[in-house]
Formats: sequence, structure tokens, C-alpha cells
Amino acid sequence: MERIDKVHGTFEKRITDAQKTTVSAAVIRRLPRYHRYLGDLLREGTLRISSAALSKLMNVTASQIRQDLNCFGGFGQQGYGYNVKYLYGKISELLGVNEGFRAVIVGAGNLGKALAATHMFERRGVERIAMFDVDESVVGTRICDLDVYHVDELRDFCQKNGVSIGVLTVPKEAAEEVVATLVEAGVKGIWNFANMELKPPSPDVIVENIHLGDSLMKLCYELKTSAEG
Amino acid sequence: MERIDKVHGTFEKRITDAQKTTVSAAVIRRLPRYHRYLGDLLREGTLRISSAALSKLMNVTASQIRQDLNCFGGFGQQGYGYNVKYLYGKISELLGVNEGFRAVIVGAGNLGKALAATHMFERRGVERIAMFDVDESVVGTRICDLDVYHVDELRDFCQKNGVSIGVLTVPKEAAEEVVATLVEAGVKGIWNFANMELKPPSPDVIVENIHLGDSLMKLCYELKTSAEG
DNA sequence: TAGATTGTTAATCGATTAACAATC
DNA sequence: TAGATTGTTAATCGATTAACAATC
Repeated sequence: MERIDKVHGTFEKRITDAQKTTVSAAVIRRLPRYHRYLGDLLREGTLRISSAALSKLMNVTASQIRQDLNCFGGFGQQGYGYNVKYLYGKISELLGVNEGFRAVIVGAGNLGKALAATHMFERRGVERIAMFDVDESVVGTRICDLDVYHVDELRDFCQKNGVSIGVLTVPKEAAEEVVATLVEAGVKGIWNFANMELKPPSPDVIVENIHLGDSLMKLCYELKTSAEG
Repeated sequence: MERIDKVHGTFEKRITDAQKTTVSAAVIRRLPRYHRYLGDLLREGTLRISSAALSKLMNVTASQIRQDLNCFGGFGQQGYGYNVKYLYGKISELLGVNEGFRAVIVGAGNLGKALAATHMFERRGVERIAMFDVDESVVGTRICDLDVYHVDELRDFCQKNGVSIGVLTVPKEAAEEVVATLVEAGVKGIWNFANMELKPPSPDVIVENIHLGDSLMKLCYELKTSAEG
């Protein structure tokens, strides 16, 4: 740990320099996976790990790991490797874990309920603060400690509570209108499960489209191809 | 339609030739998206579309579309473009839609229920035929027209019913054991929602790992970066 | 110091785009 | 035939891997 502290000063400088250039989408996509593996290692009590060891674990090249991490700064030490706790912390920081983003789930159907029930959000420092629906039979109830409000209140609620993320689990017909409301209320990130592709409604709004069906199709393709070959 | 028929014979030959060489993972990943867009066009009654028009719709280059489709054969016609219905059918075929794969959902928790409730499977020609759990309070009930059996019966059931796909929505502690059972029973595809990475337990078993948390993290990263920049 | 392992540059590989001849 | 648009080759671009000097 002492060695890590010693170089801290130079780290910070290098990080700042590296972040000036934008990081490729391929690297960003891999960051959450690093974060997961490092979290596991941390829980197992591993103190340090080399790019070679991590590469074996994750089934990627050591070169790629070093290259990826160096987009953001020098997080390791020659002759030593990476301090797991430190690296995990740095990647957490990069990914915005514990930025304190607040999320609402719009759509209290099966998927909305399933997402409300997971620990996915809190584990990543994202706070779910409410659910919304139009169905009068669920409005007013509580689902997994979350109050369910009517969509009519969505705009005001988001504005008042500084919501940054809207999780969309509504039917696709309702999606466009809900998004417009969210954006009006200043929500900057849309996590879209509505089974249709949402174009970013404004350049400063981030949309992440989820298409589970695409993944099922890929599985079918590979099943079919594997059976043929 | 007549023009399409005329060239059918040559199509088939070209397809066979093209499929000999393996298609890159990048292309495969894009196929389901083409399938979605073409399905939409078909429902709207569009008869033909050029790579240029489709590229505008999908926000990719026309070159990429032509290049991608030609991995599998010449599906279009010079001077005409692509017949939507024909191309949709071809991509459906490629992806294994209506191969009649049978699936079971293991884990009747919130996510299992949510997946059982969607039309995702039937829309892609995959038949859900049962659910499994260990919780005695759900075993014996029916969820969305699916019987819920005890996991003890999983092996026999899959063997008897020729199940190809196992959808894993169990806690990660239970995942390894369930996978072993599925593989024993001849299941060849695992759609894994168990929040841990599953290595293919045997070379002829296909695993598709879903990590919704990674997607949420990417959204957070982009939110954070967009706010900074 | 000697050994280990990073950070980083250079080489390779693959994927995307551009261009155009073939052809409907 | 003339116009349109594919299929396909060649050029470009970017991402991955290899290699090694820097350094802990």
C-alpha cells in the first residue's frame, strides 16, 4: 500500500492528461466487466493482481487490459501489478458509481417489478426513488419499498427530486410520450426496455436501448449454426 | 416479385458458397437489428427498400448493410434494391426463427415471471414449455400458462421433451448446478441472467450471458462524462 | 541488484467505408 | 436504353496484439 501512496501525486496528473482525448466505445463497453471481476477479487480478499493473471481470469489478452486501463491513467506499478482495491475504486469512479444518480421506474408491469426487486441499482450507487404507472389498481401501492405514482405526476416529481435516470418499462406505444415528459423534467439518461429504438431526443440526453430479444436471436443463431457445423 | 423469382436459382448457390467461410461476430451481432427493422417495414407494408434508404433509417452506412448481407448471399437485385418480405424471410432463416427450439425457464422469481409474460419467445419461434423452481409455494402453480415444476424434475423433463434452451433466472449460487443438470439432459443453449459469467460447460453448448448491470453502468458513465464535458 | 511487470510504441490484424464495374 | 442500385474489390480506418524500454 505504501508503494501505491508514493506515486499518487503523479497518478492524478497522468489521469487528467489521458482523459483529454476521448476513449473509444469499445473500451467503455469493457469497463463494467473489469469492474465486476475486480469486485469479485476484492471480496475474495485478493490484494494485488497482474494484467497477466487478470487476463487469464477474464479470457482476454493482458495487452488489452493494460491498453484499456491506460486510457484513463497509470493505475498500476511496474514490477508489482495492480492493487485490487485501488483499481476497483478508480474504475468505480470512472463509471460514476456513487455519483448519487437518482432513478425512477416508469411502468409497474412484470419487468418494472422485476427491476425494482433487484439490487442492481443500489449496488452501483444508483438510488431508485419511485415507480410510475397509469393503471389505477397499482397507483398508490408500494412495490419493493417504492411508492407507485400516476404518470400524471411524473414531470413534477422528477423536477422536484432531481431525477437523472428514467427506466422505461412501458409498452412501446407509450414510450415516446413518457420520454418527452422525462426530458422536460430534466432527466438526462433513459434506460429503455420498451422494445423499440429510441433516438436521443436531445443531444444532451443519453439513451441506452435494451433489446433482450436480440440476445435470444443470437443464441438461436449460434445454436442453429453449431448444430449444422 | 417476378424478378425475385427469376434469380432464385443462382441465389441458393451463392448462399451455400458464402456460408462456407465463417461470418464475423460483428456481423452476427447486427443481424437481429436488421431483422427488427425489416419486420417493422413489412408490417408497414413496404415492398422494397434500398440499402441507402435502410441505412438512413438505421443510422448505419449503406456499405455496411450490403457488406453484411453479402456474407450470407446475394439477397438483393441491382437497380431494384431488396424485397422486404424476401429479405426478412432470409434473415429469419439465418437466425433460426421457427427452427422450433423449445425453452424452459429455470427460476420463477420476478425476472422469470417477467420473461414468461413477454411475447419475446413466440415472436421468434421459440416455444416456452415449462418453468422450474425449488420454492414449494410456486411449484405446482401456473404462471402465464406455464406449469411450474420442481427443479428435481428438470433433467427428465428436458430429456423427454427435447428442450434446446434453458433460461437461467436463478440466484448465482444455484446456477452451476442447474447448468450441469441442463447439459446432462442435452440442452444446448443457456440464456444466463444469473448475474455471473458462465463459461461454456462443453464445447457444443452455447452460453449467452446477460448483464443488465453493465448496461446501467455504461449509462452512468455516459451521464457522468456528458455532464463533465 | 535482479526479477517482474507496467506503460507505451510499433506491427498486425480486422472491420468499416468508399468506389465502381456488373447488371437488373 | 438509361437510371438505379447491387455485389465486390480496394482503400482507409481503428482496434488488438506484440514487443520492449522504463521502472518499481
